[in-house]
Amino acid sequence: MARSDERAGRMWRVNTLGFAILGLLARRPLSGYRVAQLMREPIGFFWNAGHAQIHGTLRKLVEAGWAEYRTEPGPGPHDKKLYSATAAGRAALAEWAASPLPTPQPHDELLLRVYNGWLADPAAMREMLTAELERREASLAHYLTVRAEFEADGTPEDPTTQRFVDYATVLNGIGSERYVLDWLRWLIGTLRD
Amino acid sequence: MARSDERAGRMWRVNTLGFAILGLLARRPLSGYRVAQLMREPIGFFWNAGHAQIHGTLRKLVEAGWAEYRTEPGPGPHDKKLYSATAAGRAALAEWAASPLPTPQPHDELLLRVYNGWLADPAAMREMLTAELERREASLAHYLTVRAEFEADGTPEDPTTQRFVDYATVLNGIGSERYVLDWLRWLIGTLRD
DNA sequence: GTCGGTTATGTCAATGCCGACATAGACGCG
DNA sequence: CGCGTCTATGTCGGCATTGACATAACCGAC
Repeated sequence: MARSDERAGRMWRVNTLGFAILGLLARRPLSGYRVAQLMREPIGFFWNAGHAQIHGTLRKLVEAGWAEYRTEPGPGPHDKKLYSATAAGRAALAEWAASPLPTPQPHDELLLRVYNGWLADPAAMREMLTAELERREASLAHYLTVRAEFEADGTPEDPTTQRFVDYATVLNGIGSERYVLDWLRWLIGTLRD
Repeated sequence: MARSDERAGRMWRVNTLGFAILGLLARRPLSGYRVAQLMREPIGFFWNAGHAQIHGTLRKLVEAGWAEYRTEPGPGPHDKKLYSATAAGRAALAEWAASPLPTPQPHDELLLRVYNGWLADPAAMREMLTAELERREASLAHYLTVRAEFEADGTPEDPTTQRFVDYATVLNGIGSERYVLDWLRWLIGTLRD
C-alpha cells in the first residue's frame, strides 16, 4: 500500500517555482510586479518565469499558508498586493533548501546544436558559436564586476547570511561561464577554414 | 502587417525536442522505443524526454515530412515502426543546428537551493551538497572513460563527422563537471563545523 | 512452465508554462 | 497636451511535460 507515494519526491504543496518566489519573499515584502523583476535579475541566472506564472503561484503560496499579503492602493484597475513570507513559509523553505536534490533534467540547446553540427555548414556553425561566445563573454564581465563589488566590502564568509549565498551564486556563474568560454574557443578553432 | 511573426524565432514546424529526435534519426533508422533509450544516454546529458512525449513528436515529424516509417511485425498489441529522417528532414536539421540560439532560460535547482541556503541548517545543507558532489564525481568518471575510449582510436579532428561532435559533447561534460566539483568543494568547505 | 525483464506502442488526465490580450493610473519629456 | 515608459494585476488559450494506465509478444533462467 502507498507504493509510489513515498518515493515520489514531490510531496511539497508548491512546485520549484513556488520556492524560487518564496525565497524572494523571505528576504523582503514584494509586489507581484517586483517579484517578476527580481525573477529576471538576479534569479534569472538560475531560474526564470513570466508574470503570468508568478501571479498564479503567489495565489498558491497564500493558499498553502506560506505567504500572506496586505492590499495597498495602486495604479491600474487592481489594488496593489504586498506579499510576505509567513513563519510557516520560512520553515518550509529552509527544509526544502537542504532536502535531497532530484536528478537534474538538462535542457541545453547549445549542446543539441553541436551534436547535430556535423550536418551543418561549418561557416554558419562558426557564426552561431561566435555569437554565443560574445554573449557569454558579456555575461562573464557582468559577473566579474558584481564579484568585485562584493569583495570591495570584504569577502563574505558566513554561509548563514544572504550576502554569502548571493556571493556563492556569483562565483558559480563565473566558473560556469569560464569553462564554457574555453570550450567554445576550442570548438570554434576546429572550424577554421 | 506581420509584426510579431518575423521576430518570433519559433518559425519551425516542430519544437526543440523534435530536432533532438530528428538528430537521432539522421544517424540511423530507429524505433520509438530505441529513440527513448538513446534519449536517456547519450542525449540525456543535454536533453531529455519520456516515451509519451516521443511518440507524439515522431507523429509530428512525419506530418511535417521530415521523417517517415515502415511498419514491421513486432511484439505487443501494435506493430513496430522503424523511423528514419527524410532528405527534407536532414536539410531542416542542418539549417536549425547553425541558426541563432534563443537566449537560454536556465532552470538550475542546485543554485536555487544554495540561494535559499542561508535559512537552512548548515549540517543538512552540507549533507545535500555532499550527495550532489558524489553524484557529479561519478558522472565525471563516466565522461573520462568515454573520452579515453575516443582517444584510444585517435583524437577526432573533423567537425563534419558524427565522431567529432560526440567527442565535443563529452569534452563539454568533463569541463562542466570539473568546474561544478571545484565550486561544490569550496562551498562544502565553508560549511565545516 | 511461469516469472521477470526487455521490446514495443499507445492513451489519458493533470499540471506546468508561455505569449497575447486587457486595463489603467503615475510621471516625465518635449 | 499627448506620447512613451513604468508600475501593477489579472485572464485566456494553447502547447509542453509528466506519470499512470493499458496491452502483449519474446526470451532466458530456474
